[in-house]
Amino acid sequence: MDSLGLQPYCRKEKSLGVLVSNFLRLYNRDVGDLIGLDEAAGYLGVERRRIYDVVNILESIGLVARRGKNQYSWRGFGEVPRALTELKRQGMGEKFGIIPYVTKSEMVLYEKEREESLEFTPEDQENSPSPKLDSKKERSLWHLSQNFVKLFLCSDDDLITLDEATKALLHDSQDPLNMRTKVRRLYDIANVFSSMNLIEKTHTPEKKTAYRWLGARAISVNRFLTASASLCDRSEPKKRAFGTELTNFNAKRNKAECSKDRKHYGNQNTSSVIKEEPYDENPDVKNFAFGSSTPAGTSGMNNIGNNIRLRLGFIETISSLYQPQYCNPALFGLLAHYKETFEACQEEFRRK
DNA sequence: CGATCCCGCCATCTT
DNA sequence: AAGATGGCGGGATCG
Repeated sequence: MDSLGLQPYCRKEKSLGVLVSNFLRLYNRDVGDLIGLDEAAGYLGVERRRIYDVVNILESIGLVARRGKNQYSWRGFGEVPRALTELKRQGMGEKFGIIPYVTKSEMVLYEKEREESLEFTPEDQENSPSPKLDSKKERSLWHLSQNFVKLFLCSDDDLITLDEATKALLHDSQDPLNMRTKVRRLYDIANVFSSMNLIEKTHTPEKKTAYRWLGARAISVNRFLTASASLCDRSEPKKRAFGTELTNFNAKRNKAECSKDRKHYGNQNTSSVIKEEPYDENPDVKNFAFGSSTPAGTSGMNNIGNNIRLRLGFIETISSLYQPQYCNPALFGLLAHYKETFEACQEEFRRK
């Protein structure tokens, strides 16, 4: 039909980060809303496989929850602090300062299972279902993602290098091959969290790539007052608004040869347009600017306002994570400062 | 070039 | 068996 000239193919536009931004823009509405995998893939113009990546990572933070086959539900940002608290608790519980690879409950289960299996097979090799700790689950994106977050929540330093993170996500093995695989995953996860402004990519003085936890602290005041969008690194000319890009199916990455199959997932055969939407007022409220999307200026004050409000809400709830008995006075002072900032911003916003 | 990390093959788990 | 999930790493892009 329309001759969308083959876009040269820009890897950046296909990134998981952008996808997540769009995903959030699309689903950040009422808690409880269902999210169909095919539906999401269709709307976002990506393969189903990618949706799995997204929901698995978001689920690790409590943003969405699996409801059943092909179905997830939106739990909302209000759920995140709770999830983080739990992660922190878990992380602190095991090996103070060391990253936990297996949760306590998982360990108990494992022990129990092992005992049982021993009773039944006192002899020969262990050909039983799971000889090793169910390494499958242990390597899942969901699990890695949680451990990645624990790393930040349980560390005094909010700056973590790629190396540290990789080793942590990895059991400890230095196997370069295993390492390489793990780093790939780390990049995936980090990109997602970066686009959500949960973390930020930087470098150590020694130039090594590192990530900084933004959860509450580093989200500076300036960032609030100056419409995040404008000061986001790369000032991309056009980032297209959601909805304009539903079909970026073409312009693949130019594999060896292209002729062939094309498994169209969703898109047109998702005949039924989402589900009926009972709620439909004020579509703007759902349009916050996450990450690098959003062309500065377009929607004007509303987006900015909502963006600020959303971030402030996030920061406020996350602040509650820090209980006096768990954190040092200095950090508390900082949080108090943010509290003030929060109030100030709120006032400022109200005046608009 | 080394650092990133998209893409989709295909092993596994569910139905 | 068919469909749903999602590990994994080849190799294209980026800086």
